[in-house]
Amino acid sequence: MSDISIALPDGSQRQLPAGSTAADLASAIGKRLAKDALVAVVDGKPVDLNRPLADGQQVQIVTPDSELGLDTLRHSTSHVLAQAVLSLWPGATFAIGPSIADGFYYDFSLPDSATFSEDDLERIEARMREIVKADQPFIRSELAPDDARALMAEHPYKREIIDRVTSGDASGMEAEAAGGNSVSFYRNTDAFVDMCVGPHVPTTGRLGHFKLMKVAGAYWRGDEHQPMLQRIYGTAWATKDQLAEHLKRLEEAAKRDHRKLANELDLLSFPSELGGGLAVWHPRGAIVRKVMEDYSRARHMAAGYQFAYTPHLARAQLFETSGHLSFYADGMYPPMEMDNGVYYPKPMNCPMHVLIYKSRQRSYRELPLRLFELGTVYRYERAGTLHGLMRARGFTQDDSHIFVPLEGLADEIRSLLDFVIDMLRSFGFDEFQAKLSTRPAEKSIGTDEMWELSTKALAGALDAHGLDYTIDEGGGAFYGPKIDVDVRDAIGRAWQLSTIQVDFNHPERFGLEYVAPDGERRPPVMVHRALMGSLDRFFGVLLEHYAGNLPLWLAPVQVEILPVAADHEDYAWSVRDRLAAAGLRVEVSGAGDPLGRRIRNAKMQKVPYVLVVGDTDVAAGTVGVNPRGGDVERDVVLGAFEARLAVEAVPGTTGPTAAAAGQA
RNA sequence: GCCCGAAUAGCUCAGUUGGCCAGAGCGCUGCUCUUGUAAAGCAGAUGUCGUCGGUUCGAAUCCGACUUCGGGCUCCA
Repeated sequence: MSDISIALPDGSQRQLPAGSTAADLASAIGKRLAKDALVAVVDGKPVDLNRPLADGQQVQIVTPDSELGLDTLRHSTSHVLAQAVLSLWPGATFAIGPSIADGFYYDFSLPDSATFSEDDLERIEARMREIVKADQPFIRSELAPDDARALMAEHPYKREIIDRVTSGDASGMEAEAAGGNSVSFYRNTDAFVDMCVGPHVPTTGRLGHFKLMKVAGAYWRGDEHQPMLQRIYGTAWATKDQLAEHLKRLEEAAKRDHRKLANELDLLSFPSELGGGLAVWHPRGAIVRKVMEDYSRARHMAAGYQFAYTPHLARAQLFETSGHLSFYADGMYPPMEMDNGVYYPKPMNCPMHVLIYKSRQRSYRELPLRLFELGTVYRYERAGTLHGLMRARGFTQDDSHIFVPLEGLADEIRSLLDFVIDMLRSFGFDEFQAKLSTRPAEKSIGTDEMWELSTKALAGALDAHGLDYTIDEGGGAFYGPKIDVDVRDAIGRAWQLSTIQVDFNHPERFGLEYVAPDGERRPPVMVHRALMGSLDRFFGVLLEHYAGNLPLWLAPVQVEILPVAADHEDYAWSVRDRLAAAGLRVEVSGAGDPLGRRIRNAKMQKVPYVLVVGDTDVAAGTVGVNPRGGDVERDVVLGAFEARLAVEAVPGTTGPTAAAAGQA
């Protein structure tokens, strides 16, 4: 038998007997690699380890420490889940079970419309452990489509996938389940075979560091008109430690949950008497919001915006003209029938700003006209979608509409993008990811020229800024292209916050125009933009980003002063008055409770600076400084402390107490 | 809207198979205590057991509807 030559990733060649498999290759390279190997990548394609190799192939052995390795491990674990469920629920059928971020899921349909409950997870997981212990092989086979259909006679969802795949219109997730003129299967036992393109780990014994997380309903093919399947989510990792770390990360994230923090820090609440998705802001939350609003207004003023105020209601006619009623009536609160017409709560501010533009004739000399409003809107979000401040029914946008001649668009967008990023930086975000969404394929309004020009203006601004961005081809709104900006928070999660949207629709629908230098009347382009987006949601993101340890300028209480004993209260108050006069938010906590208790309370409230004042301080005009996340300093001269705070409390900055706030 | 689950004191949560006046810790109120960096002591008050209806001799507990919340799906101008 002649040898074959295999190229390895490091560029070296290795000779193996003909008929050798990827597993053989791994063994030839090393014992350790053979033990860790899960799958192989042959000439760029992931395959099973027992696949025979051919002369001249480029082969990489994949272990669990790579993304592909981990993915395979998760995907294989989903097959184990399927086997467990199908054996525990005779008559159950299964749909798809891909790997996802951190884990996997599998969708099932149980006989007699039965559903899973949380309690079932334990039984299923126990059965999965048995399957892992049995060390079943994953054996690949390929069948002609008709044979495949026969094999999956009892499983309508699988047959539907076969039909779609073999008819050639497969896409995304379904393409992974099979391919081409044959359909591949993986058999674990005589009783369990799943249709799957693979590859898989060699045996179930390679799995084991997994945990079933939750049950959920999920529509077949993600379509709400299709039947609802029963989904089970799990997480899976290469090692026990990785699994433990992941579970710990989830716990840490739960500690940062803005709903929990908002309650603990007495910032706001969602009283059920008020109705779903509607918040009341308590004094501590309201002061933070006021600081955010004041800062936003100051920045807008400096950037050449003009303020506007508009009402919460408008006649149906306005939303008919704007197009909101025909496109988004489902998401609007229902109409109020009055004797002089029908009124709706506003879902957006734009039509109102358009009316301001339209209130008189406009000249090119006053463009760009930038109208800004902290505008409160109401949208009837479906009941199951509400999620604290992140998804509410009433919220306030830092909303602006800019009216600009088409030829001025590029400059305007460029400076606007700078403004957006700078504003986000001020709140402590420094990692951004942008997305440029272009003209939708189906229906859209505006001429080719307008689309091209404005898309170019957006792309040009992104390039000029050097901002990293992806292109979402056809992802724009029907009325124009847009840029969305995501930020990454302290624990690596992405949040979409800002949006810049070009709009040809409103100017057209409302017949907007301006008088150009040549005396012609032309339509302006309208730009919608929000920086924080929803102020409420932004507040929630900030809380989670800082784990409640807001930077000094935003903290509801910036300094809390604790007199050691009753004798020191007068001094404590004099310190308070001095700091308050300097514009700081300061509270005194009297000596009724022991000092240790008061320190603990202040720390739990995440106050940036706790000051302890006693005999020596009264005598010397000093304070004891206990900063959030730092070490205690005694005998700090009050003036020196005040000077430090004057620097740290500047709006739009983060100081040592916020930097220390990274940990939950 | 759909699937799974939850709702008991201001907060966090116990409450056995339906059975006396429904509990704990924290918080709150009062009194006592009062000197240096993460929980002082004693006493006390507090509940239409989410709402409405049903089953039952009897319901926090079982059933139904509704409201709100959590986890998903769908949706997000």
